[in-house]
Amino acid sequence: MLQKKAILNAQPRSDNRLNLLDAAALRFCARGYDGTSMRDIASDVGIKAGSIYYHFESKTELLIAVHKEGIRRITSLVSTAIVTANTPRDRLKAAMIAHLQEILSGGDYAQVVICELPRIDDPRRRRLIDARNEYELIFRNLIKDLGIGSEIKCSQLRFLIMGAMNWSPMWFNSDGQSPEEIAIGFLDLITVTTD
Amino acid sequence: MLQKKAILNAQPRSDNRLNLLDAAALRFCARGYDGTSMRDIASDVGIKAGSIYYHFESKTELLIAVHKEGIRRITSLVSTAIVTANTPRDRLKAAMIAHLQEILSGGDYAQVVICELPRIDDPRRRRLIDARNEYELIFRNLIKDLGIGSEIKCSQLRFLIMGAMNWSPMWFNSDGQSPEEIAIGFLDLITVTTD
DNA sequence: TGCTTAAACTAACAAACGTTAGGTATCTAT
DNA sequence: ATAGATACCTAACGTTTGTTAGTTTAAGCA
Repeated sequence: MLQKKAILNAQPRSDNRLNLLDAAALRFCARGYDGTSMRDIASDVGIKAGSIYYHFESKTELLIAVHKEGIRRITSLVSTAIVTANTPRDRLKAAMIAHLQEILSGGDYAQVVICELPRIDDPRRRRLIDARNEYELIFRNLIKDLGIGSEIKCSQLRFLIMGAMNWSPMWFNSDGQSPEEIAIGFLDLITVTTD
Repeated sequence: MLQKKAILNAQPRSDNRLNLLDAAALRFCARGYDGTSMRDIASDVGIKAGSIYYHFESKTELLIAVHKEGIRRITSLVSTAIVTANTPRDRLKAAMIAHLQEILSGGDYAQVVICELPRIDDPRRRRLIDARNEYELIFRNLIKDLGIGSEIKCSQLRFLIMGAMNWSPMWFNSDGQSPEEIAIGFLDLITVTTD
């Protein structure tokens, strides 16, 4: 009995907090932050706009929460994907597959991280960019491990790969190639010479 | 005298129509369509919001005008860039350099075309996507001329190149590599085998 | 000098926006 | 039974939004 109470007290947050996060991610992804109103998000979960403020203290904070959750998910997926691979090239390949799977068929959180470029000025939002840059450190290191000499070549390769991947939501069609096939196709087109 | 009048009558449109286009391109590029108000744009050119409607009949029409001008400029630049090159690979290289120059140091019009993804639903906006796809036909043909056999490999290569280029505004720093160097760097990383 | 037109103005409209204050059920713990 | 917290509600607040109607100013043309 006492334990049961303790458990209930440990998770007093209702399901609707998560529902709100999901709805916000979906809306931000489809219409953008500025194109989404609090009333839109609220009506998606069946409550009124004012009630959102019980769970999140502002619209900005809601975006930050979605962004943070998106970073958490994709970081976790990519990190666990690379540990099973042996060679540096296989690790990069595994990371690319995981990254593409998450942003193309993993839901809206990752796309918010990628597409909803936080516009300048707001200091709280600048931390979102920092968080994304920290995530991309994974790829920076994976590419460094390929053994390409030049520092410039490394960053060029990183920009090539990240750009191709992050742009893919623009043209992806779920009837066509799978995220895995896309990742492998990209990697096959790239020359990794040890100059 | 009569000629002079005729000439003046032939261009009755004031400079402010173009100023408005420039200001709108700048604002849409920096803050997005939904993040930009008509009053923002008006104040940039020193007029009041209501006066915009003498030149453009709505905010959407203003976006369409910016988009159309962006397409016009980049199509013109890329088209003229490829005629001076001889081999298929040099033509692709020239197109990539022109494309990157325009979106990285050519002003805001091209970035509006690329980044201000017109959200769904609006039928007038869907034509913007069509216009962009038509522009990208240039690259589709350039890549086809490379002589890669497989149809799939061709589209993979196109997505790789276009993605890397269109993502570049996210990380570009005018103190670093020039658009031309970036284009060449990308192309050097790509294997073009005639399988 | 008058007439016409271009290009702006002022002032307001209705709607939508993010946000807040205060109230109301429902449940748990004492 | 009472107290307190949880999760929502209603109703409004002050702004900002895109847009419109009517008016004014300045320049060109008869």
